[in-house]
Amino acid sequence: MSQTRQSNTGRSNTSSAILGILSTGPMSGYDIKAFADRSVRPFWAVSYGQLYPELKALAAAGLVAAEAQPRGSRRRTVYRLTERGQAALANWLAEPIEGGHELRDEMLLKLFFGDPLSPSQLQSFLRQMRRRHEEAAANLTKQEARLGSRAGALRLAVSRFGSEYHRFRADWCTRLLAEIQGGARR
Amino acid sequence: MSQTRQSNTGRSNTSSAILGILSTGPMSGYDIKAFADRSVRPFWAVSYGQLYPELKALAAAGLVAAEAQPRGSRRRTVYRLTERGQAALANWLAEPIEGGHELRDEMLLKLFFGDPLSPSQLQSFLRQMRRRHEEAAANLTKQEARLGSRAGALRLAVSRFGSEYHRFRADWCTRLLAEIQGGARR
DNA sequence: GGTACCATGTAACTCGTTACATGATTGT
DNA sequence: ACAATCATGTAACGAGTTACATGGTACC
Repeated sequence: MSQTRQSNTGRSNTSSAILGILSTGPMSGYDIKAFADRSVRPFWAVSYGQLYPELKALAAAGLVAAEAQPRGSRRRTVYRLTERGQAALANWLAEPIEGGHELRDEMLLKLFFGDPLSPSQLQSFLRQMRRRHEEAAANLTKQEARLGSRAGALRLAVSRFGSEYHRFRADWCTRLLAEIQGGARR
Repeated sequence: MSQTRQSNTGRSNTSSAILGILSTGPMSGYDIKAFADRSVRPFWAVSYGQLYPELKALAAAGLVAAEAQPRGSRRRTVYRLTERGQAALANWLAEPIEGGHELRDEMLLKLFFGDPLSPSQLQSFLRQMRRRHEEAAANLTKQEARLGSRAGALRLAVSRFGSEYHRFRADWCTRLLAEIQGGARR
């Protein structure tokens, strides 16, 4: 009993994301949030409401170390990854993903029950979805350009995934639009 | 005060999914769950833990009507969509989706922080992901075939989305595998 | 003096899953 | 007898968001 937890097994992915971010260097909770918003945000959002409690839990588990580093009289706690934290991160990375890919896709849900919609309603719905995905794809493409070649191959690939994914969805909308057009004419 | 809720606005998507399922005909909670598992499951899972309480709430709101229809001495409650329920469903369908598409993608999260992985670990990770998506795509393709032309155009399209989506992800894995191969050789 | 940003936190809430409990019916 | 399936439910938990509260600092 009371076996010390030496891996991150059992912790949430968000907690691992925090460890991952801290593996780039020590920083404050605020910095972690900013880092997350600039990087993993499109596929893994992190909110303060989870971040600060989780940092405390990680510190209690010895995976990160907290150090007070006030700026002037503004309090500030900087966290750094401990060796055990680094091990936990490596551990999490090496673990296979369990359970399959649970989706929650409101667009598909509405379309599945979308028969009662009039053709024009359906059309405007699909056009709206398409526009959103096109915008998202454009934004991510821009972000990739900004990333340039400063980032590692994996980070670039992940970023590319984002724009390609939204492009995929936008194209799917286009195809479905064409299909219902054709069907209506027949 | 005490204004009767005449639309489904403010209710969860799961609640709308239930209304959508009931729009195909009256059925018991058990039947709804079975229906959901056969249809929307890949993009919108429904569990008993939500279903039964939600059915009570929908009945209380007057969107569905409950009728006791025991089979032998086994109790059974059959729900049907009321007119207000039908209106609520139509309403939900017509509402634009608010907020953008929040993803939670463990694969991308791991890859983003995947630099510490050895090339062979990375390779096996990507191959595993690819295999899973290929299997998922194959299953959904089979399901589409079973659906045949009995289903409406929208349902077919949604089902097609599923297999194409998994195919997209599998292909992305393949491309990334090729890329890291090439990079390692250089 | 105001605005934007740095910084940390918590309480309430929503959504959803998991595990359990209970019992009837049907088919082998 | 037994397993599978029909049928309904709840309690505990987990993950995550939102809204709020508080206060310092930098710059115009």
